[in-house]
Amino acid sequence: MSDSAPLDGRQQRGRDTRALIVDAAMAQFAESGYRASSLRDIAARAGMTHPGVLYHFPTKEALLMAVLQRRDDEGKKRHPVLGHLGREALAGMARAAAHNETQGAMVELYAVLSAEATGRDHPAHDYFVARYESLLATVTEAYTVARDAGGLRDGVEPDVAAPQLIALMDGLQVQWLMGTLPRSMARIVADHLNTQLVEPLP
Amino acid sequence: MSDSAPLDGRQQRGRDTRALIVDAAMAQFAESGYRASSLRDIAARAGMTHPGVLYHFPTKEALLMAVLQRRDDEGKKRHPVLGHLGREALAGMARAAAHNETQGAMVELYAVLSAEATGRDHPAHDYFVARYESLLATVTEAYTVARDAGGLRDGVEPDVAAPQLIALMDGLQVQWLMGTLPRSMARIVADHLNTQLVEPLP
DNA sequence: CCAGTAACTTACCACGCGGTAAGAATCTTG
DNA sequence: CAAGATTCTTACCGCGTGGTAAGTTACTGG
Repeated sequence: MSDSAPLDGRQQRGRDTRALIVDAAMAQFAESGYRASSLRDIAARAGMTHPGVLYHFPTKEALLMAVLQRRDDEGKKRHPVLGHLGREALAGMARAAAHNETQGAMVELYAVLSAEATGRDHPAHDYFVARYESLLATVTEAYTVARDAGGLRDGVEPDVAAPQLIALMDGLQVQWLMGTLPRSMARIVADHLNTQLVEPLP
Repeated sequence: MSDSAPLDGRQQRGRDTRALIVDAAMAQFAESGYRASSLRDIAARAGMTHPGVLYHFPTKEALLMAVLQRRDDEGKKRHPVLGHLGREALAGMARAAAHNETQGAMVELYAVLSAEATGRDHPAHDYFVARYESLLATVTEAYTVARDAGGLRDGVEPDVAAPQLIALMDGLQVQWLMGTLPRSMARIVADHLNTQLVEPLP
C-alpha cells in the first residue's frame, strides 16, 4: 500500500539489490541459523561489503524479518487461504511436502529457525508463535470441514489431528535434512493422511 | 571400563565439578543452542571462570560431546534396549513423551541441537545422524515385533510407521516449546499409536 | 551539463569470543 | 610439615562480530 508511486529507475534498482540481499541472507540463515550467520558472510554472497547490506536493512534483525516476510508472501501466492477447502486443503499439505523436497535451503531455514526461535528472547519468536497459531487454525479448519463433509474416518478429531499433522511435517523435515529418512516426505505424509481419510489420496 | 580404580578423594572432587559444569552447559545449550552459548556464560552458571571450565574440558566442542554423552547414559538407564519388546516398546514411547513434559530444558536442548546439527559442518552432526539411525532401527524393530504378534492394524507398515512416530515426537516438541500445542504431547502420541494398534493403550 | 541523491566502499569502533600462559590456592600423601 | 599434584584465577591474545562515519562512485532529473 505504500508503493502507490510508479517507481522510477533508481527505485527499481534499489528493490533489485534488496531482493538479492534477501536471497543471500536466506541461503546463509538456512545453512547456519540466524545467530551463527554474519552480515559479512551474507554480504559476500550478495557480492558486496557488509555496510552495503546495512544500507538497505538497518540491522541484522530487520534483515531476518525481511527474509521471513518474503517467504510468507511467496507462500501466500502458492496456496491462497485454503482452510475452507477441507479435504482438498489436506491434499495440498501432502503436495507441499513434495514441493519442499525440492527446496532444501528453505526447509533448512525453517527447521533451524523454528527451533532457535523457541526461546522467548529470540527476535523471531513472536513471528513463529503467530505462524504456528495461524497454521494450526487453518489445518484444524480443514479437518473440520472434511469431517462435516463425511470425509474423515471415525475417531479422527480435528483438534488432535491438526497438531499431529503439523508436527509430523516438521519432524520429517529434520530427518530429511539429516539424511536419515528412508522414504520420501510426501509418501509418509500421504500415508498418514490415508489412515484418516475415507477416500485415499492418489 | 576405564574407572576400574576405586577413585580416591581428589578424583571424586574432580568428577563432581565436571558434573556441575555439564549441568550448566546443558542448561545454556538448551537456552541458546551450541553456537550462541559462550564458555563464559556456562562458567558463570557453574560458579567459576571460563578457563576453569577449559581445565576440565579441553575445548567447547568436547564439552558439547560430554553433554550429549551424559544424556545418552541417563537415557540408557531409564529404558534399556526395548526394541524387541514390540508393543510394549511403543507404549514406552508414549510414556517418554509424558516424561519429556517435565524436562523442558532437555527437550529444548535436543530440539535446538538436532536442528542446528543438520548442517554437515556442525560438531554434533555425526552424533545426531547416528542417533537417528539407531532410533529408527529400534522403533522399526518394535513395530515389526508388534506386527508379527498380530498387534498392528492392517496397512501399518513398520518402515513407514517408524519414521512417522519419530517425526511426530520431534515436531510435537517444537510446538510444545513454542507454547502453541493445544493438548499434551503424551495424549497426541497415544492417539497416534491407537490408530495403529489393535488394542488401544490406556 | 551540472546538481543532487541513491548506492555503495573503506576505515574504524567497542565488544565478546575460544583458547593459552602463568601463577595462586587448596588439598593429599609421604 | 613439607613436597607435589590438582584445581582454579587473573591476565592476555588474535580474531570476528554488529554497527557507525565519512567519503566515493554512478546515475538521474532539471
